[in-house]
Amino acid sequence: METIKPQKSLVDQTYEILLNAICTGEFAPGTRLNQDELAARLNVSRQPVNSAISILRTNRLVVDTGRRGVVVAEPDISLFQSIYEFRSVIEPLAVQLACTRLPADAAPEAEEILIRGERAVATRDTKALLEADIDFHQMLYRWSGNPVIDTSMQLNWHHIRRSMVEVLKTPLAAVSSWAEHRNIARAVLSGDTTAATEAMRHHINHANEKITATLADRRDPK
Amino acid sequence: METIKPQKSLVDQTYEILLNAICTGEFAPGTRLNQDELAARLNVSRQPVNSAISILRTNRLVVDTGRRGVVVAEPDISLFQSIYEFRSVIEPLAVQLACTRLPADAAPEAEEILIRGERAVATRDTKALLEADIDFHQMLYRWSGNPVIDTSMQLNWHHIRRSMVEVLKTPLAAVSSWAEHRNIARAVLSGDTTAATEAMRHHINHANEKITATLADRRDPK
DNA sequence: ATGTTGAATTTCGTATACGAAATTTGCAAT
DNA sequence: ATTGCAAATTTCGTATACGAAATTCAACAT
Repeated sequence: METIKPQKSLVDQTYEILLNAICTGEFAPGTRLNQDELAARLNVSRQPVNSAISILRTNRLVVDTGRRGVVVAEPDISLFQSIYEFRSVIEPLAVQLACTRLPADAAPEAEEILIRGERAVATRDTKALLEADIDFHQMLYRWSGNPVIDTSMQLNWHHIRRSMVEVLKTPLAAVSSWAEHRNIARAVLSGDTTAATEAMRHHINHANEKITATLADRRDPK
Repeated sequence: METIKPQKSLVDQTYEILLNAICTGEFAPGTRLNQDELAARLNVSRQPVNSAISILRTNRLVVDTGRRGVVVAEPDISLFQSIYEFRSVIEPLAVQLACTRLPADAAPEAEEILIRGERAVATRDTKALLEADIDFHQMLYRWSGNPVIDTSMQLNWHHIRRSMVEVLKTPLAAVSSWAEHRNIARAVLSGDTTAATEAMRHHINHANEKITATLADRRDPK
């Protein structure tokens, strides 16, 4: 049976809207978040806006200016590096655990995402490809059965999405290696822990190198 | 030169007080958080209390009841297991990175904490020992230069502290293996990456086994 | 005794109000 | 033109107010 879902509070809705605006780059880094303005724009009072901003602050997506209010945090490249150091051990752990805890309908779920990604590559749809990428990895976190991996990576993906705004302005082929996902999925689904962790390790290092190069090039183009 | 620190907001102060009350077990799992009551007790209005609870909710320290308000989350043993799976790869990563990025005054800082821990063991001061343990590992996160490790583990330590409330009711010797910390510190300070990560891996597995056994025994004593 | 209904109460989410701190503005002095 | 300073304005943090949903409780019916 289903459970009744109480509709989301204005705080949560406000948080999600602001989070999305920050991650898509709609609110550029350094932008000040004016509570009155946001409240008016979202048709709510300042109270939910204020609470949502508190949460954004604890998640480091905005930073205190000390004086008045908060500004959107700068997505610095060193944070991005740190996230990839982090992923380089967490993602292999996720697939390792996933190998031993596969759900029943794992295969079709993976296939749907893989096909979606392949179609995105074919149509040069960068936005859809990023979405498929996120979905693929989050699927593995779920399969791992480890909620700590899931929640910690959740936060990191927000930061990754932010950095990707820059990256995805360059030609798609330069940063995508979607084919690697299929290798990972095959290894996990067949329960081959060693192959799966190795494929994932390779994938993360590969992605990191490509994206870091792109970001560095954007910052300091030759 | 120093920078002027604006005093903490009531929201932050409230959050810290509530967090501490939850982690020390003062607010037992399942306890309902009544906003009016807390506001009165802390001598603030309900507004900061409400915001603080929003943050506690995003950090999974309290859970929505669906109907009215929130209750302190149950510290379930599977979450604890997940944290240790997580630590089993993150802590070795932290020491590996720390080996290559040691700050100048690393040795005396480590020594201070090690001595503090040894004194705590000698005097059977469980609270001080847990504090030294947290400080030791957080020192390594800082040395690792990776803020993602630091923030993600920060959250996990809150959950660990909560579980430790139960664990520390048993004789100290059963769960402590403080001596291992000195081995880790020695390896890190000498820049021996292999030895450091190995010592850390051993330490985490060891701690997990001991604590899990204690928790299981408490739950289902023979 | 048990179940039902609806009024009283509690408690939360959200709106509005208020005071304080910071910033901007305007104007006079150099 | 630049600097100094005070008044006006903005904007935030926090308090208070209000309406709605949930819970409690009591009267009543079975």
